[in-house]
Amino acid sequence: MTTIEATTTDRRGQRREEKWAKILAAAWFLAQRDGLAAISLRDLAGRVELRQPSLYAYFESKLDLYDAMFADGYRQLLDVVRAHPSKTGARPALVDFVRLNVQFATDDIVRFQLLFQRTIPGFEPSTASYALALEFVAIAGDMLTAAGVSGAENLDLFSAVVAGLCDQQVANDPGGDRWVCLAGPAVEMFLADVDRRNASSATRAPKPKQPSREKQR
Amino acid sequence: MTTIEATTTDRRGQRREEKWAKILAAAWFLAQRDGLAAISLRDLAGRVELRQPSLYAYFESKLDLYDAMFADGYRQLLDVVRAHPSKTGARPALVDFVRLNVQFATDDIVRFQLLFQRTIPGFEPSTASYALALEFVAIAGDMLTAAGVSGAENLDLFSAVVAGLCDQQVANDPGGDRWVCLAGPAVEMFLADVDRRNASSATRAPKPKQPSREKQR
DNA sequence: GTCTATACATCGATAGAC
DNA sequence: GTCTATCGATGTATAGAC
Repeated sequence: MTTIEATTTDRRGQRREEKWAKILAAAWFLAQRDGLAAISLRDLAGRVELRQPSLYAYFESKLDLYDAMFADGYRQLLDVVRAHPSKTGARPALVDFVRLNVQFATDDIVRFQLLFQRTIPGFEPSTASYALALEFVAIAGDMLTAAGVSGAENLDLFSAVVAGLCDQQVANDPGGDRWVCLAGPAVEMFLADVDRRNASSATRAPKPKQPSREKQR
Repeated sequence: MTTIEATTTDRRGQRREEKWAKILAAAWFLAQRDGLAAISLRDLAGRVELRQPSLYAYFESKLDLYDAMFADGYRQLLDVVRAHPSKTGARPALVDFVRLNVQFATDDIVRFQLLFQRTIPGFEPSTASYALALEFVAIAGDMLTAAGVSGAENLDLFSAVVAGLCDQQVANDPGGDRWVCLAGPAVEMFLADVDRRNASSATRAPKPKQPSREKQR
C-alpha cells in the first residue's frame, strides 16, 4: 500500500514515479527470465541501482510488489484493448477482441500467469488492483451485449472459450500463434451456438425475446 | 531420476516404495495447504519422520520431486478416466469425459496447476513423465475420433474448450461446479460447430467425406 | 529517500560420519 | 539410508547515519 498511484506534480514526486516505473520494468524482466515466483529482491534492487532495503520505500512486501505488477498488467491490457480500433459490426469486433486477448497472453506469459491464474502462494490482488480487473470484465461484457449475447451461462461459456485459447497458447505453443488464429473460428462457434439455442427456444416457447442482431461475415 | 518406478519385489525395495508413497502423499498435502511453489522440504521431511537431507535419498532435487508429482498426477488422471464406465454412444461419452476432466481439475487445484499449467520456474517434466501425459492425450484423441471429429484444428479447438472450462472453474469457482456443469453445453456447442462446418463444406465441395455418426440427444 | 550494517528465519543442497 | 552439521542464498525487517 506504499505504492503511489495518485498523480504527483511536484519534482520530487515525479522522480519517485520514474524510479518506481523502472522498478516495475525490472521486476517484469526478472519475472520473464527466472519465473514469476523466482524474483529476487536483491537482484531487483541491483538492476535499478538501489540496495535491497531501499526497495521498501516503494513497497511494503514482496506480495505488494506482485500487487503493483498485477495492477500494471491490467493497465497494459486495458490500454491494448482501448487503443485497438474497433471493427464495424459487433461480431467482427468480438473476434478481434478475443484475438487481442490471446495475443496479449502469449506476448508475456508471466504477465498472463499473474493476471489470470492463481500461481503465487499467498497473493491476492488488493481491492484497488482488482477494480482494474473488473473494468476489463465490464468491457468484455459490453462487447458481448453488443453482439447480442446475454445470460450468465453464456458469459461463463464465453469466458471459458477465451481462457482456454489463452491457456493452450501459453502452455503448448508459447510465442507461436497456433491458438491465436483459432480466435475467429472459436467466436464463430460460440455465436452460432448462442443463435442455435435462441432459435430452438423460440420455436418451443412463443417468446421471440432475442434482440435482432446485425448479420455478419 | 532417483525415483524408483520399477516394481521391486524384495522386502527392502517394498519398504522403500511405501516410504516413497508416503512422501508423495505428504507433498500433495503440503502443496494443497501452502501452494505448489511453497512446499518446504523440511516440512515434508517432518511429516514422514525423516530429516530434510534424508529426502535426497528419494529424489535428487526439488524439481525432481515435482516431476514425480507430475507423473503421479497423470497416473491418477488416467486411472479416473479408465475407471469411469463409458456411456453408450460416442458423444454422450465425450460429454462425460469432459465433465470428468473439469471435475478432476477442481478436485485438486494444485494438481491441475502442476499438470496443465507452467507455474513452477525451471520445472519441465522428464521424458518418462511426459509419456504419461501423451497417453492421456491419446485417449482424448480416440474419444474425439469415435465421435467423428478429426483434423488438427478441431483437436486444438476442443483442447482449448476443455482447458478453458477447467481454468475458469479452478480460478473463479474453486470447489464449486459453475463450469463443471457447462461441460455438456460446451461439448454440444463444439460438436454442433464441427457438424455445421462439415455440412457447409459438403455443400460447396462434392465430397460428402464425413463419416456417418450416430445421432444423440 | 537512500545508504550501511546487521539481524533473523527459512530455504535448497552438500559433506561426511555411522 | 539416515543422520548431524553446515553452506550459501533468500526474504524480511530494523536501526541509524546522511
